[in-house]
Amino acid sequence: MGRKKVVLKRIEDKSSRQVTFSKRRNGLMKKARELSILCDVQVGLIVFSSRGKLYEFCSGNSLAKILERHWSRFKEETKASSGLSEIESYQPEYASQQSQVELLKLVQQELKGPNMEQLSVTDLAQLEKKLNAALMYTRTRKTQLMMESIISLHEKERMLREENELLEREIAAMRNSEGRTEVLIGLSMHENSPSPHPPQPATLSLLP
Amino acid sequence: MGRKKVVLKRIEDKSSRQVTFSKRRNGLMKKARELSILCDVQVGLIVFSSRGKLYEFCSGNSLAKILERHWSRFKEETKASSGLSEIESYQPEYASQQSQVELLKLVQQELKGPNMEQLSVTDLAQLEKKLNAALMYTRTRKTQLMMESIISLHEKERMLREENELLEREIAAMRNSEGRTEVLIGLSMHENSPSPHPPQPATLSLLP
DNA sequence: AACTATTTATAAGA
DNA sequence: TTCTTATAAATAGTT
Repeated sequence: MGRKKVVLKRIEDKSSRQVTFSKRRNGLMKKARELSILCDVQVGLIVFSSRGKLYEFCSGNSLAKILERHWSRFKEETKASSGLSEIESYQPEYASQQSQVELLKLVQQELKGPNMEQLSVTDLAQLEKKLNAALMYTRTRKTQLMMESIISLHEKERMLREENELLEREIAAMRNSEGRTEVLIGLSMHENSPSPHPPQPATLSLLP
Repeated sequence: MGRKKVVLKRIEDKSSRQVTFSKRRNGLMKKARELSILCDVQVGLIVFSSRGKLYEFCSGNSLAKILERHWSRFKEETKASSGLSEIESYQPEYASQQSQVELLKLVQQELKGPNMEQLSVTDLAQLEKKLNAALMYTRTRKTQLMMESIISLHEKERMLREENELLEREIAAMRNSEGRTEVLIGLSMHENSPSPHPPQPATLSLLP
């Protein structure tokens, strides 16, 4: 959409690449927003400029929610597939079919076995594999739980800020009506409540 | 861009919403891809249909990578806002003196070396050691930063609750004095504010 | 940052 | 769904 047809290739000129980036980024964000509104779906969009600056769009309240859903579908995502194609090819392989509990039992059994000392290299290799699986699972779960914590805390923070603002507005309104009716009673505990919350940069989320 | 100008509002007709969703989703993906290629940036896009189906686009290797960057940025923001100086003093022994960057460079060098194939067992053992150190460091740091996040969020939450309570008391006081002087003006936006926050159990703990 | 000539996306219709 | 087409939107190159 422009004076010339565009060829899908990295724009080499730095300056015009920057300009195009700015324009198209805005366009993309707008379209993401439109999609989410028009079609009533959740959309999350993240863009990293080459200089590391972050831009994001997210429908609804939080990217966290979207990513949570993403997670719940692919809990076991790992970087195991280092060179995968653009479209997804998830393979949650490392946790095999065993539940955490089963895994732990198994591991404990093996470790408590009376003959730990006499295991062959092959046996040990297998044990190593299992322990690795357990470790991986545990780590993943740990990270996941921490992330959930963080997400829910962010959400809490948001709600508290909202409520706070509401209360402040209420107070302002009360003061105002007092003023107009010239009553002017009231215990004001602190006269100064301008904008106690600087515009919080939309913080965020997400894990490996 | 069509026969009529579109109004930014949820399309009520289910059928045409579905059609629009399909079309616009494709368009959005295309544009995301174009942006990432033309401007050489990382783009991650996730769309959840109302029926829970997932669509995603991701430039480069994997969404995980983008989210990792996202996450690390978030960590930095948090770190900056909570102004912790202790971070640097936390020097895990196993990372020796090398900074993370140096460590990465080193590792990359080793991996990209022309003679990766011909390394001796001893060399590989050393490499393994280094990689393990890097891995350990990275993990520890990740957990540490997440914990810091969580702690600072708890703190934020506490302060917000305090402020909130104060405001509520103030409102109560104002209402009270109004009552006594029989003025009773005031916009009360929500009559019900008993104890909106049950004593939150302090969640969470611990690393690495 | 604005301005247009064009290209591109897409709403409605088939 | 898929295709067609008129039109709205986005944007490449220019100022």
